[in-house]
Amino acid sequence: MDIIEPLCAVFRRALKDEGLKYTPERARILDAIIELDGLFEADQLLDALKGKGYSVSKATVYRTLKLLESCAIIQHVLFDREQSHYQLAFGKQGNTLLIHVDKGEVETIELPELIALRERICANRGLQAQGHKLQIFVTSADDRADADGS
Amino acid sequence: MDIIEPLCAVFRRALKDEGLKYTPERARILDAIIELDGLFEADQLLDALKGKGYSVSKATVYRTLKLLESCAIIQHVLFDREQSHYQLAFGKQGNTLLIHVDKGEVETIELPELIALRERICANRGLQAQGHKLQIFVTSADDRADADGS
DNA sequence: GTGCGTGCAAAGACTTTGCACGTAC
DNA sequence: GTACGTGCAAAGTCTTTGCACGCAC
Repeated sequence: MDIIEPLCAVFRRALKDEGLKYTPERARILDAIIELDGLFEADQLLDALKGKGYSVSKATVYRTLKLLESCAIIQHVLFDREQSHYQLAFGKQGNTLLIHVDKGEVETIELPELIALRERICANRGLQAQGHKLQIFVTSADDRADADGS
Repeated sequence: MDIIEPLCAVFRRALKDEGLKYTPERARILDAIIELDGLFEADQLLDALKGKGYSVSKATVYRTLKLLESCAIIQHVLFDREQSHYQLAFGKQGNTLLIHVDKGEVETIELPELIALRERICANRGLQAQGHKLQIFVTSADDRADADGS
């Protein structure tokens, strides 16, 4: 819970750097995102805000999500044919999601080896890596008898 | 160009297994996808079909894309805030995209090391990997003086 | 005070769906 | 002959935008 302050500071500074303003709505949105603590959708965020008695409009939420994304506080995550998800990124350059396709759950993991791999690939090609996103689709290994599943 | 036949056979069989039919529209769509040879959007596919004199409706294209995806002939690819892209997958279980953010280009690469990495992660957790998607965002290393860019 | 921000509702973009007719098996 | 497939257009979903008023700086 005490990541609120530093994040807030990062946000304020990013806004100031762009000549933008730190408004109550933006503060509340960041706050709510931190409390959501994980993957969330725009709608969930709206609900969370409403639940706290704040009335922030959908338009403002979307506009703020874009801002937060552009200053790397959150990250935009897309799954097949599902609506946009977001999650706190706070400066992370890459991120790996373990998607449990059988349970419909998503887990965020750290995968430092991937950074090395990524750097190697880029170095070989004269490129510079700016970030990455990895999604691994998994099932429980217990489901060994998978061929007959529906 | 001679991957058309095997792919077509795969598709026919997948359809038959589901009690579905192999129609001229479906054949033409698969054909057009093979000719597009790379990432494409639903619209491009429609245009390609129209360009060849076939009139296939948008609805049929979308329905067929879903079918092709479900039998792993194509793969659905999503980029931030862009429309759905697709590409031939033909049984591939994972895939890595090098996204040149400065040029707006996307390159598909093979990354066998990632399979090993992925298996290791899953084994550690009692999971079974079903596939993965990795997107690496890169820029030309020449852009070293990046801090002053717009 | 000024310019950015907000809410509202309407517009937009892509994708899906309902229905009646057509066709692969 | 039957069940699935197709085209059309309408409906849906999520997201963005225009505008007038309000507030942070």
